[in-house]
Amino acid sequence: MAERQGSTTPGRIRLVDVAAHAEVSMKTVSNVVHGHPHVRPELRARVQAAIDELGYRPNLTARRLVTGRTGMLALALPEMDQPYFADLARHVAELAPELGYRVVIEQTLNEMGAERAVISDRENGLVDGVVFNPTQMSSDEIAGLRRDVPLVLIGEAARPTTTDHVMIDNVAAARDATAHLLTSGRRRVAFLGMVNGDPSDANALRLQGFRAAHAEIGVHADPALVLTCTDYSVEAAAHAIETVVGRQQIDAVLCREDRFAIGAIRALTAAGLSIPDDVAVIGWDDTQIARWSAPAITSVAPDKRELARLALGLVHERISGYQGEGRHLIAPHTLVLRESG
Amino acid sequence: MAERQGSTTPGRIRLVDVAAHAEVSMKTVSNVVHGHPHVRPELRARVQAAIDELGYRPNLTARRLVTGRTGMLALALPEMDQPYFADLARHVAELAPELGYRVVIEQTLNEMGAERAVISDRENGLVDGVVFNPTQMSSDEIAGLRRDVPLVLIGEAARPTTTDHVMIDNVAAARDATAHLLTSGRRRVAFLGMVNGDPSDANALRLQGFRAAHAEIGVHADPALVLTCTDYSVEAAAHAIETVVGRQQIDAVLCREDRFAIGAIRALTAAGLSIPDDVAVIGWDDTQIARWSAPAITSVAPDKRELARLALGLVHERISGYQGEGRHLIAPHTLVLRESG
DNA sequence: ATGAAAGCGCTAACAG
DNA sequence: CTGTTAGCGCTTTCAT
Repeated sequence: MAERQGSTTPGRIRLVDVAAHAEVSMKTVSNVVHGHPHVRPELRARVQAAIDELGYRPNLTARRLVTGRTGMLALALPEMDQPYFADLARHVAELAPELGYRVVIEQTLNEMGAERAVISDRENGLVDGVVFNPTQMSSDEIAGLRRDVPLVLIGEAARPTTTDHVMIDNVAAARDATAHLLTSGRRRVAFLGMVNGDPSDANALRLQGFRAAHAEIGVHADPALVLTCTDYSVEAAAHAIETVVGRQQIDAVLCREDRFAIGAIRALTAAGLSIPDDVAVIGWDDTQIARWSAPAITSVAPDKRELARLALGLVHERISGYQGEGRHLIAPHTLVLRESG
Repeated sequence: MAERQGSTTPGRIRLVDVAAHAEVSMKTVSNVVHGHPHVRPELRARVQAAIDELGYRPNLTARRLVTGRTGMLALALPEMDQPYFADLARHVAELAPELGYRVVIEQTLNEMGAERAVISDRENGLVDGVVFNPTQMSSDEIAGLRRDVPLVLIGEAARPTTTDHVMIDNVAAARDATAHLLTSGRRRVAFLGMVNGDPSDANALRLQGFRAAHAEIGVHADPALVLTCTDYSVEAAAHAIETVVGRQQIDAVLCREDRFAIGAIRALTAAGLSIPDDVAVIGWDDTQIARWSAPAITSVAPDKRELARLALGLVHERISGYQGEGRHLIAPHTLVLRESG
């Protein structure tokens, strides 16, 4: 009874209490808790009974202190409510437990400070590894910051060779989408992808694929059809399209995001153009928006689950001791054909 | 030098190392780390220099073991990629740090086992509190399970009086939306809200509001217009509407989710009806889908940020020692008018 | 196969 | 205002 008095916190049954109750040593209780095979059935039963009776639940923090592992991964994303990132988060949250991890969410809100904090945290021992989709930091910055925890980058913003990285093949994806448009007879394809101040190189790659497809199929890629948005909003995308429609003839648009496709469709429809008869529209990311829009949007579909799986695999390997070079993995992509193109 | 040898783990600089380096006691280092005011400036500087020089970062796990607090909250949701939950998660992830917490994601995927695990975990000390949006467990079950950690329920599935709970006023919200339809002249309003096997009572409440509005405005609420879906898909919603359109005259639909509104619009449009001229459609949750759909969908908008803030406040109070009765808080809602109704 | 004891790194109570 | 020290609850050699 004496030992019961001092404690006010709940869950105060300790390993040692179970040991006392079952009249065995702590080690034996620990063995039972961990399903260690070499325990006499009789003892095991006695210990299990004590555990149940007392309602013992191991204290994770104490375990962590001694093992040095937290069993946690940080997932650092700009905004969880953006459909693409929400999808990614779902997959990560769903797959991480298979590798024995829980996931703590770190939302950077596209802020540089928050992104920096992801990499070099002021504290230690929060997580065993980090899966990070940067939007602000450049490759050099990421490579330069000293980090104390295994890190894998996801997405297309930066690729320091020293850091593990998972992405899709942006060149090939853009080439595929553009080729689809071109081979179905489109000749004036706009590229709605540039955004002012975008530090990522994803767009350069996609533009490269866009041009490659034109070259391969023998269609001139008019530079006037490479469109720039002022920001990432539906409105900015719509505005960019409005502007070009007034002065250029276009019959297709390849967008960097499904959201932009929404804006494009809106502007095109407002201009009296019909989708896809007059203008085909292709989005990017294959989010629910694309699926549910009317018309449903044809979209470049990164395999997000695979992206998540590969990223998780890489951090897990690092956590498990892999010390080698930074690895760069490519997740597959497809073009999901829907009504808009 | 001797102490450097044994350690292989990174981040192995300990508080005691800093103390030795700065030639002060551990207590003083601790005081500096915690920004404790009563430290002589000279000492503070010396300690800070040692911290920087050595790259010391406090070990959270050890701190937790002694303080008994993890500074973590679990957010348990069915699926993070559903727009409503993605929105909620964003707000929780954004607001939690203000109260000093990080957020661990727990995805239940609508599985009973996962929901049960949320409440009575086999382990202890992972998080200080839980914010939980159940979809499977009933009130009784939740109330019955012994739990060792402060819990607050969010949403509408269950309301054991013993448990803190945050929700919107479903009756009032449905009444508002229905009244909007009725006062703008609609007379045959369908309620697209029942789903087979839905354990939540949210719909009963909404139906109650739906009927109340009819009664108040003096319009007969035809029971034949209360529609049931076989599941939560766009297709099921579309199917329910197709069926009713064949045999009943309707001029408005109040949907339980924006997704259902998408399905309704699809079916209505396919039937040659125009939105909102022939049929008005109102969705629920005010997700991005509603904003970006064409036509944009008028939607019942729970104040998700407030929902998150209230929930966080409640767990935080419990964690801070509040022991009283279960509290039930109502977050505000509005009706966001868009093109569909 | 089981028991005893030494820490993991930090905080806080208690002295000084 | 600063230093000493005893744990937090668990894992894990090391004996037995």
